[in-house]
Amino acid sequence: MTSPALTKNQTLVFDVLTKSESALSAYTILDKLRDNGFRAPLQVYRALDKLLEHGMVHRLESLNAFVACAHQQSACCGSHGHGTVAFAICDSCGHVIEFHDHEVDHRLDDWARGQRFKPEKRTIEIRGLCESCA
Amino acid sequence: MTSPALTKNQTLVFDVLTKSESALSAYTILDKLRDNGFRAPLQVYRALDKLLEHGMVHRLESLNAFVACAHQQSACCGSHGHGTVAFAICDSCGHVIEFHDHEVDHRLDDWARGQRFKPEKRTIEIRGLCESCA
DNA sequence: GCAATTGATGTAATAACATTACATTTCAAG
DNA sequence: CTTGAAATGTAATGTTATTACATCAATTGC
Repeated sequence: MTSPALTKNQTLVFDVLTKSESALSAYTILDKLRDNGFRAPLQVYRALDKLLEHGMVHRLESLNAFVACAHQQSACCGSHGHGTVAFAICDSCGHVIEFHDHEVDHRLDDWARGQRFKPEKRTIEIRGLCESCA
Repeated sequence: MTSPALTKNQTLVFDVLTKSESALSAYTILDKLRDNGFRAPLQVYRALDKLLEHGMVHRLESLNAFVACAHQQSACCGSHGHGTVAFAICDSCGHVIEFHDHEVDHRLDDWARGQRFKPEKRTIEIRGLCESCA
């Protein structure tokens, strides 16, 4: 998967997420970009849609929030080309750890195959306390 | 885990979910219960909170919707006492399949232990197409 | 060059999901 | 009987996401 050139708004949103320690809601991103001319939620959601398509950003379903993909170019599965992403989310400090587990992926795929279910998108999120907060 | 007697509102909400083919949003439940005297979202959310506590209902994070637990009394892990629940959700017909995979659970627990991350709640959802819709 | 198409943007309004705050009722334990 | 805990009723508000429509910018094909 390639990472095409980003538009101005996409770059702004991506930068905000990249600099953030934790996941951000669309409206939090909006507030951070008011000084850059952002005025409406849709400006954020549109940029996020593209970034999600490109695999550069992930949505945390249990938080209704977004994080920049933690993968480096050199990662095991290629640049943003990986399959399932999983997250551990600290409910205390908000820190998010992105990880991948091929065994889990494989297991879920097996289950789906057995059911003749055709997976499109998987969500794996663990809420809890990180090492620092435990 | 025991299933304590439900209050009137809890029973109404649980019955609506049990009779439904697919997951329902809180507001959809509210509409279905207008004739039973429901007038405000909070009446639904309060009932759902208790039902979630009792493990009789699950929340689908990727859908912001709720389903009755598909587990029977006789299921492998005891009545509503199971650990992680996983779901396959058909994006076409809305059908939800609840399942459990101890291998996946174990694998995620292992990962968490390795990170000294203390899990509280896990979310596993597969969106896609069911056998009938594929 | 220039129309036509496509994708990105700006803005307002609204829809959908969820919680806070506060008053009242129910009901069982003491 | 009363009193304390849990459930309920209601209104208001907060948060997340989308629809609709107008405009602008870059590219393509003629």
